[in-house]
Amino acid sequence: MLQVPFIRDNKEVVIAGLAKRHFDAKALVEQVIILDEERRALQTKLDNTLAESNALSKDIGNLYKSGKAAEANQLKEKTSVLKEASKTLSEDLSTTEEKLKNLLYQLPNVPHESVPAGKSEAENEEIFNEGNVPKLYDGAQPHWELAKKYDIIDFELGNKISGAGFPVYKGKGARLQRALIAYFLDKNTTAGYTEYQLPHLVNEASCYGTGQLPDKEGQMYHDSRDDLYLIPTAEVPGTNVFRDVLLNESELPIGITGYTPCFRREAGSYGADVRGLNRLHQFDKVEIIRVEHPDNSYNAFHGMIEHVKDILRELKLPFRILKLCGGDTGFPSAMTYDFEVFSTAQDRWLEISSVSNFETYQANRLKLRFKNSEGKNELAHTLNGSSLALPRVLAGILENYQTEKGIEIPEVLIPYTGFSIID
RNA sequence: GGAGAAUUGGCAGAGUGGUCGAAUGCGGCAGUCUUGAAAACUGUUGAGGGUCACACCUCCGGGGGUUCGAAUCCCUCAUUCUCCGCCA
Repeated sequence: MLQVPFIRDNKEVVIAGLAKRHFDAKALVEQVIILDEERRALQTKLDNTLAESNALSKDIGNLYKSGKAAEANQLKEKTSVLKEASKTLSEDLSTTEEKLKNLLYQLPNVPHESVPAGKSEAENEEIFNEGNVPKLYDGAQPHWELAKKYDIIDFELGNKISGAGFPVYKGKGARLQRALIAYFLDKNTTAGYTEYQLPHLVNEASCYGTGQLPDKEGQMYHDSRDDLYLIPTAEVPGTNVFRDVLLNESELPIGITGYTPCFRREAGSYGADVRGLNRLHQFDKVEIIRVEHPDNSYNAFHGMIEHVKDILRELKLPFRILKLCGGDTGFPSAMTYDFEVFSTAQDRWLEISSVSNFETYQANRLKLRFKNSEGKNELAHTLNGSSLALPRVLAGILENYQTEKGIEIPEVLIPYTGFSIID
């Protein structure tokens, strides 16, 4: 979340920045400032009361020691008044703090100054486009038809076992999934990311840490019995590795990568969007996460973009990069680039990666800090990106690599699959 | 699942009612020495709130209680470890 001192000192910047999201922050910001003033006033009152009471306690102790019990007892009566006062004050203080926190939770991150204003995805800027869209043979099919034809993904079976959005990968389909995961992880570790295997269920504190709560409450599967959430992305357990952590500056930057399944309720989705692999309740993803010095985070951000580009080039998939406008940028993110693969047989772009810089927004919630060169504790910047999300990459491969003989396997993947065609 | 022990600063670890935000060691930072580094020595070093800066306040796993006063006593929850049982 945003830092109150920052809001206080940059009120207009915050309001103008959030306006790029079509988020009217004026009232909220003013309330935050008022509540913060109230909070500090209460804090001061409480502190003074406690200081008085502490001083009295010290006196009482000394009086007892020197045998002046009568005087001590007199002072004791005074303390009970102070005690009452401090009790009400601290109750008031915590309700004020609670109110303030709830307001802060409602404020999304301020977009980076270069992020264009805009309301929806229609206003995203295409900033890069590469790769050739293949000319397919007559009778080329969308991936859900191909999946059936070659018996590699069984959507019906998933329906039976779980429900819509839980496909079953079979035979060469399953093997291709495993190959993609291994290939992505290898690419990431070669680029310097440390591989992690992370929990797939996380507690509430972790969801608040990365900003899924309270923003996306209804989007996650929740086990109410143990109060655990199924992760919607490895970002959650991966970034929470660094919750309540104080780093040395020399430890930065840090990069980790991990493969996890991701679980999303996707309430409210419908239509062509959900066809086949386009939108699922359970899918696989390999994620990269970075913790960076604030001075270097945008550098690192562009490094992540290049890294993902490199993978898509190796896979020889036609792709483009969108710089998201304010309205489409995720709640806790300051800047996000989306990667989309062109799915030829569907004749549409499919989002396969999203790279974001959260600046201090997550770190502030996480209490992720480093000791800077002046010896002061400073919030770090966090970033993450998919590298990559599996189902739509798979859809892209199936659709772009289909031939009359079968589906060819991109060359870089053959060492991982052990076969070069699905037929 | 049963029994016992534990949870203290970046880490390790002492501290059983006021003199404790907390010994000591390691680590970090600064300096001396050195051509440089290491070693050694000296100094410094918890976090958050608050203030122009001080003062001051809070924090010894979380929450509650006893007391004029709690790291220290009581209750409760969580977690970790050891032993036993069960088991992939």
